[in-house]
Amino acid sequence: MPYTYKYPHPAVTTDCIVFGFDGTGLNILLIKRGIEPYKDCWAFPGGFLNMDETAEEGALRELHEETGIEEIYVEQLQAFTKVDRDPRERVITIAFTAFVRQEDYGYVKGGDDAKEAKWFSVNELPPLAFDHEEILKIALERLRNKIRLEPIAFHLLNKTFTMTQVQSIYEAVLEQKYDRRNFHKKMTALGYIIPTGDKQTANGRPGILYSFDEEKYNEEVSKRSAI
Amino acid sequence: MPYTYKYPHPAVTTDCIVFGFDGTGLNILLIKRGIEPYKDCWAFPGGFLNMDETAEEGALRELHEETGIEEIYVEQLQAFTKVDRDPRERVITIAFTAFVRQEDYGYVKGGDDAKEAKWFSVNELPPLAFDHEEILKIALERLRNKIRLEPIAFHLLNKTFTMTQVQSIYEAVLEQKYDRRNFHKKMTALGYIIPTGDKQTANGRPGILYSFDEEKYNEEVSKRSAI
DNA sequence: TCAAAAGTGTTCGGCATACACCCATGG
DNA sequence: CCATGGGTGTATGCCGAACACTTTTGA
Repeated sequence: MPYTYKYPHPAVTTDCIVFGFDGTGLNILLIKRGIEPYKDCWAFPGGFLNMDETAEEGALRELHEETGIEEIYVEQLQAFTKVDRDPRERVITIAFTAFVRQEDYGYVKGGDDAKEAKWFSVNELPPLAFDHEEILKIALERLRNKIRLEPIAFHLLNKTFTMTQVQSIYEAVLEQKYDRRNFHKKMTALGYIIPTGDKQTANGRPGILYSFDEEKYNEEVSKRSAI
Repeated sequence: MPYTYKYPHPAVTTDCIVFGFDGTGLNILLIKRGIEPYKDCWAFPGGFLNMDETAEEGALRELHEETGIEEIYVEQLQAFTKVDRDPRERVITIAFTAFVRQEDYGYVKGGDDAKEAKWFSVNELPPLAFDHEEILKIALERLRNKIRLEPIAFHLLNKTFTMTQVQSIYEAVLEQKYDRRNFHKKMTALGYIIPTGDKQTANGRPGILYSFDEEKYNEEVSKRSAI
C-alpha cells in the first residue's frame, strides 16, 4: 500500500465510446468485462489512468489493450462523477468518443481485462456496466449535434463511398429520413466531396464512389470563419 | 497521512469559468490566489473535490466559498489532464462554465483561499495561473458554438433588457457586428422575446424593454425537435 | 435645435424542401 | 425483361443579408 496522500483522492478512469458504421446502421464497440465488478457485463473499453499519461493517452492505451484498435482520433466527451458510480471506491471517469471505419476492425480481439470485444447496433444493446448507459446517452446527443457541424460521417466510412452510404449515416444518427435528390445536392454543393470516377458494384445500378477531400474541407472551413 | 491506495491516484479539482456582461463587453470572474502555488496570481475560482460530492457540487461549493456566488446553473466544459499542469502533484481539473447576471454580483467578495475576486474583460486579462489560459480558450470556443444554438445571452442579462443589449452580447461573443434591423427582426421572430411595454431611459431615445419567456422558448424547442 | 440612440420595411439571393422520371446493372 | 437501386432538374418558400430615413429623448 505504498501510495499515501494527506487528503483523499478519487480514482480516475477513462472510457472510449467507439462508433462504427456497417453500411446500414450505427454501431458501438463494447467489451465483455473479465473482472469484477460487473464481470461478464458489457462495457465501454477503458480503465485506470496512469500517472504519466494524459487522459487521452490513457484512453488510447486502454482501447488498444482491450480491443487492438490503435492510432485513431479520440475526442473528450466529459467527465462523469457521480459519487456511487463504482462500487469499489470513488471513481470518476473521463469519457472519449471515437469514429472509426468499422470495416478496418471487423474482427476485434478481446484482451487484458476484456474477455471479448464486439460491435453492437446502438438499437440492440445489452445492459451496460456502471453508468455507461447514461454516458452513451450523452455521447449520442453530442454526436447528433456534432454531425450537423462537422464531417464526422467520413471518419466512419471507407476512403471511397457512395452517397447512399453517407445518407444512411445521417439517417441513422439523426433518426430521420432525407430525400435522396436533395441530400445529394447538398453534399456535392459542399465542395469537398468529390467523385473518384469509380463505381460501386452492387445489387442494382452501381453508385458513383466519392472521396472526402480533407484539404478542401479545411479551405471551406477557413472561408466560413472569415465571413 | 491517512489516505493510502494500492495504486497512485491523481488529485481532482474543479474550476468555474463564470461569464458576465456589463452592458458593453463580456467579462470573466477571477480570484487572486491566496496560497501557493501561483500565490497572488489570478485564476478561476475552484479547488479540490470532496469525496462525497459530484464535480458539479464541488464546483458550486468552491465558487461560493471564494466569491459568494451561489445557486447558479453551471455546465461541465471538460476535464483538463496534462501531466504537469500543477507543480504540487498530479492534478486533473474538471472545468465548468456559468453565465450570470453580472449586475447581481457587482461586488464579489473574496474569501477562503481567495484574497480577492474581480471581474475582468475577456479582452484585458491578467496572466492566469496553471493552464487556465488554455481552459479559457476552450471555454470561449464552446461559448461561441453554444450561443448560436441556445439562449445563453438571456442568462447574462437582467430580467428585462433592450434589443441593443442582446445584440452587444452576440457581438462581444462572436466578435462581429450585426445589422440592427436584421438582428431585431430575427430576435422578435423567435417568438420568445416579448416586449414588456416599459422603456429604458438612456442617453438618446429610450429603447423598448423585452423579457425572455422561458416557457415559450421550451415550446419552440419541442416544436423544433418534432420536425 | 442638436446630438445620440432606437424604431422600422423592402428587395434580393441562396439554401432547403417537395416532387417524378429515366438509367444501369444483375439475374 | 424485370427487379433493384441510383442519377438527376425544376418550382417554391423561407430565411438571412443589404440597405436609410424617421422618431424620441436629454442636454
